[in-house]
Amino acid sequence: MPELPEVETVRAGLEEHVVGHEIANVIVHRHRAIRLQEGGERELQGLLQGRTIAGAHRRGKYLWMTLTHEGECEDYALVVHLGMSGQLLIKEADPSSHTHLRVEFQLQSGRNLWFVDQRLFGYVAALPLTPDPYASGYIPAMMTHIGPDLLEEICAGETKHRAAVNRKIRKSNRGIKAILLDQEFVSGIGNIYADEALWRVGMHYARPASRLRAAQVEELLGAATDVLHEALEAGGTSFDELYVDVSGEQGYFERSLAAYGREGDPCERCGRIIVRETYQNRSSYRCPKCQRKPTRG
DNA sequence: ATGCCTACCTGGGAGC
DNA sequence: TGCTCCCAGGTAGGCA
Repeated sequence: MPELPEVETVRAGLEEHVVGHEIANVIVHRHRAIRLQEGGERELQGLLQGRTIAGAHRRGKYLWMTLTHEGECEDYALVVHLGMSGQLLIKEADPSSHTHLRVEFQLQSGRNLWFVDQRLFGYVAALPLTPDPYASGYIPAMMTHIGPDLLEEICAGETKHRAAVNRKIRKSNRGIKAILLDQEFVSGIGNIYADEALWRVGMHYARPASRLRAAQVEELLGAATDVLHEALEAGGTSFDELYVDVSGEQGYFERSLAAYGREGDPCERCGRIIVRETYQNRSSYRCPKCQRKPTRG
């Protein structure tokens, strides 16, 4: 499942392989994949064809490519969300098809950029840009509610923003994992890295955020940052010249995960057996000893 | 406002 | 062999 590290790997691949290229043609194979484009395929084509991809950007799990037309910057961008099974693949000219090919961007250079997505939770769309509420520059207007991610400078160390996020978290009565997964607080964390971060600090997923001390929240955010960094380093080495690969499978099985998917395995820290439980309709993995259930009162 | 729940999707695997 | 059911989960939107 693409979380921040996987999406960042894709972004870097886009920067290397498609930035500077002009979009010649856009072919939509599955309408659902462009559902955010109100005017449909025609509108997407009209906004993209003849434009040059000028930059590849990311915040959390959201990707967007800025565009230029005859040297002028467009006030919209090509937004991509990979959902849970999305991939962007770079193919040389005249490739054979793919079962889950949803949108095809044919570049003037002869190269093709493919949006492939089995489960269709992902999407692509050309959407307006707006000033970034958190930093300089512009972001897609549809993602102004998304908080900066832990790898952004604004979140690093003892910034004002980091302190504000810490306070905001402790004002909520929700379970701490729900907050980690909520992209409005800090973006980029999904089910896998949330479980890993919680395991690292020995915290139960249902601990009410309002009952945590600032230092505990800080420790958790630090652990999450470490996990993201480590995964990025592990995943960032594995894509070749032609493919911007975000096969979640490949990625996360290679990574050393201490909690996620480890049901029945002994905890690396204490030896107790990792359990899988349902929390808010999602699987959560934890060590029953290191991550004790919160007590009432 | 806050927080929780469900729908959206598809294919792989288990169970029968 | 082939059917049915369950599961994965990011996010939007609906509801209490």
